[in-house]
Amino acid sequence: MVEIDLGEKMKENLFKSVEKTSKIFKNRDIITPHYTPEKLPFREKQIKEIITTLSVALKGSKPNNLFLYGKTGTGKTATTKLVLSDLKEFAKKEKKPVMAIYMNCRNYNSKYKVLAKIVQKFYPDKDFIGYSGSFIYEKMTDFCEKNKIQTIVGLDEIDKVKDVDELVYALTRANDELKKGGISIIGISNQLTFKDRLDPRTKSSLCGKELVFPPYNAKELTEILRERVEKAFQKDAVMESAINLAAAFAARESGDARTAVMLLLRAGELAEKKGMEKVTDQEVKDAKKSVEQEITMEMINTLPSQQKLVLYAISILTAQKKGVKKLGKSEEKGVLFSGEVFDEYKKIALSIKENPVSARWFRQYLDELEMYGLIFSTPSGKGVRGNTRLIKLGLEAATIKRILENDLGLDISLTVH
DNA sequence: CCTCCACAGGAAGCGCAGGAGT
DNA sequence: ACTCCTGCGCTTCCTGTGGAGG
Repeated sequence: MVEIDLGEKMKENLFKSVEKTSKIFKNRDIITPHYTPEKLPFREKQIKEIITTLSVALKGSKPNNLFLYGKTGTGKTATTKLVLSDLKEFAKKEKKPVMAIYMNCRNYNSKYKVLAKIVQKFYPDKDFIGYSGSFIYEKMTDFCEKNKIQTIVGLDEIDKVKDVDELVYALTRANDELKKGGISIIGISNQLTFKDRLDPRTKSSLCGKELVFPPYNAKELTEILRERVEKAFQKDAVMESAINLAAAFAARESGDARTAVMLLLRAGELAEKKGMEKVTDQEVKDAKKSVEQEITMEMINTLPSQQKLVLYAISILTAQKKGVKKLGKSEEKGVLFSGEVFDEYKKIALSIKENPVSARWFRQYLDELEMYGLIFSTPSGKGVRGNTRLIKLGLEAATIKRILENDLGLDISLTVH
């Protein structure tokens, strides 16, 4: 009895620390990229434009198609979702025959899947999976015609649809055929090249009206962050300068609101872990570092295994200080010839019973590694015999070595040293 | 100046997996 | 369920290039 009592007193529930309210966060969800804010600063122009285009649907006529273009994190998705949900709400209240459907084409990546999704929205309690494409098409047009419905379909990441031309053609044809209803498209893409891949006819019907979402500048990002911080964090939990810094980082990188938000979220988590009551500049800086490291780790981890070995060979040679080269008079550190890297790579590959790739493909790997910014290379120039590349590691050798050894398992570090 | 070195990088082709068409 | 086709990763072969060395 006594023993049990003691034990229970000493034992703390594992979830206790989670349960207690945070000193930093008030509502963590609001500072995640997933969250759709109900106010979108600096997008008034775009919102107004979309509304004027769509509002004719409330009067029973067919709106023009819209095409929204802009880089990631510029508010395309948030704007579309917001406008469509408001349109839905308004139409419901006013009893107007208007439907708004939003879907991400990463999940609905073919003409068939998109049409099936639309029809499924029309008949929520029925299941049309397995029916032929033409049957679905008929169902769709029938529903619009009979109920005199104006349908707006928001197709996010429309570039992911394999047969876009057919999809757009089918939807515009449906729209033309309908006498009493209509189907309009809002296409969303972040690829500049997407438009050029389209059939000219598709292009003219889809991109008739085009809206550009420019990247945010630092001032705008600050404003956006401030608004979110107010709702997501406790009062005065984030220093003003920390917000500015996060905005400045994100603006310099891409003008992407998503990364700005992610940065603050991470900074908040760091502050919380340290038991602090305030998020300062330092946490934002650390957050940036940790995000960057995560990105490089992610990048390295998704490399083909042979390419990992190439990178590993470079990091080993660099760590062994074999990279001190005399180039004419001057001496440079951490520089390797592509030939010696290839030899080392072959050695490593053979030692773990992997077939090394050919020299030609090895060079291709080097090109890719350079594109990712993991290595730098320059033509040899004078001081070096022959025509070769001088290779330098983009990051610290020890970091990359550690990540790779972790990733590839210990078998390498045992056989090679 | 020519030759050789140590590569760079284009072109063609090969085997394979996975998607489209039937 | 079947073949057919296409794209991809890779090899093989080849020509080009820039400096070192004789």
